[in-house]
Amino acid sequence: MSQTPPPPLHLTAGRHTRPERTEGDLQHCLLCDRSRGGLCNGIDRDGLEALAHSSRRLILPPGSTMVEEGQSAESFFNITRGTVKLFKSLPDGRRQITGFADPGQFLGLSRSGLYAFGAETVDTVHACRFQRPQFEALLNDQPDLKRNLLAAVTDKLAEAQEQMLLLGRKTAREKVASFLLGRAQAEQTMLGDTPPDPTPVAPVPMTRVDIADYLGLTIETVSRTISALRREKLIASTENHSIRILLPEALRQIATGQTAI
Amino acid sequence: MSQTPPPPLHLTAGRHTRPERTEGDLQHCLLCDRSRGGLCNGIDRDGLEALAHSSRRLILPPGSTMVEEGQSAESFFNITRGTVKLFKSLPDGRRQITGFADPGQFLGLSRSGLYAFGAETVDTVHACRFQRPQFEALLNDQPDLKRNLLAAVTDKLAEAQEQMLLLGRKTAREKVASFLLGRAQAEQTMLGDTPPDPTPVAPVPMTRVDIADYLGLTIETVSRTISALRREKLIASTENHSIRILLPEALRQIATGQTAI
DNA sequence: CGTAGAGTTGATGTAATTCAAAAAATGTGG
DNA sequence: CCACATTTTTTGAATTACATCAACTCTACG
Repeated sequence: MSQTPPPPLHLTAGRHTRPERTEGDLQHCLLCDRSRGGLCNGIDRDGLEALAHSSRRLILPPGSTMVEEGQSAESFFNITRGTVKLFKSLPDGRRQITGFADPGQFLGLSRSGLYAFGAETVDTVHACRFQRPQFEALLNDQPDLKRNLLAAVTDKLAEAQEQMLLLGRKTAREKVASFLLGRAQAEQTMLGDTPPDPTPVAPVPMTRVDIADYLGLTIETVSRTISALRREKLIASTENHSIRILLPEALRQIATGQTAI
Repeated sequence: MSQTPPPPLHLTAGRHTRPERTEGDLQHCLLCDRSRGGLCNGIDRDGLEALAHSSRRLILPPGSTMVEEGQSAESFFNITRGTVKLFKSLPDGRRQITGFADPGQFLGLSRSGLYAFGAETVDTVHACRFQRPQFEALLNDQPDLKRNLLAAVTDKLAEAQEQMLLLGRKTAREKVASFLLGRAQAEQTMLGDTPPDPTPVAPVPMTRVDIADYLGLTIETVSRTISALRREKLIASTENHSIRILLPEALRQIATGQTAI
């Protein structure tokens, strides 16, 4: 059909925690039909062109602030590479990470016009930014986009409910097991239809601080718990910030509180 | 324009925790423009007729199951009176209440086709039920409805994020203070544009078990904490399952962790 | 007025935090 | 490429906020 795509134009410094992957020949910026949360499923070529036109590609180094809690919600983002953490904070600095946005996911919706959360890149992140008014216009023009967005937000809400169960009712061990399985699941989802790995890998580009703030624990408890799981040979650390899940079923039992120890 | 509306047709047993209020003369079942989450803001008369036509009024006694986790998501509900609790459970019975749905709010969205949560009435609840296919048709026919629903879900997501901060990072005292303020806020939102009460009332129709499962605490801790706040004259119990907030500003300070004690 | 369910209060236990320090990992400049 | 500085992670000991266990009180309702 066409030649090999040209190499990516923009490159920034910073370690890449995930192997490089070349994009397809379509030059718009959304990783569309690749993930279950894909916002442009079923949108026609013209629609995609319109989307590409009103968005701008961004490449952000690790630790960049994308959104600040309480600020005017001017932008809507779609993540195409890397991981973003979303969080809320208390005045004294205590912080709760409410979720991680991986490729194919969005962030930046707001009801009030102000962001209700902060967002920061975990590693090097590629994203598309839409300006709010233009994005709202797109939503009105493209009923499918609105539909997909509604589905995606519904999904996020279900995830949030699951996380509330974790935060309110699970033990440290159950929390960590759930987290690792969730990361492995996210990786699986991102890769698409590949055969299920008997010992899946959970990408963990975030620090212990981030994990602790996500699970409502301290870094020490996270560290101790991961060490214990490793000692018990349920997981094994691999290179470049990943953890291999050696016994997924056992870990699942732990994550759902179905184990005595 | 018209006479006094006829008295309500259906009545069920069970204490009413909120004074009776007669509906307007429009006979559809959604409490529309009354609350910020109103699903039919801006929908024209014809649209409202269509909505009314594809929904059915329900009156449910306290403790009724509306939705069961894992079951096929056949219905979508809009609450018009009373309070519903939404929750997720672990196999061993531990439970996390992820939210309370008050009048004007919806429940029953699902991405997967299965409910990701359970829902049970706290007190006597009036609701409108839509069958799923019909509701989806309505969504497609009424772009405003889809828009309102997207806004409402976005709101729910922000609420969920706030609750994650509470569950993961707040102390028992901060949790209870936040809960009471949230209930008072919900009441204020439901009442509409009334002058702000200097000592607002938080309706608490739910039991200590429910509060504990909402805050990720035990009933004993909830009880002790409420007693402490009462002893300190920050709150006062009133009749019929309500708590009056005597010092809202002080409680807000506690809720956001800005107090030493 | 008696009983059952809900709520409160007290005594004790413990999972996770806090405080502290060593060990690894990561980055930096010669 | 290797010493050195800095940050991150791990491990250990002591503390604590909340849970658990247990008993008592209140309220609603026949």
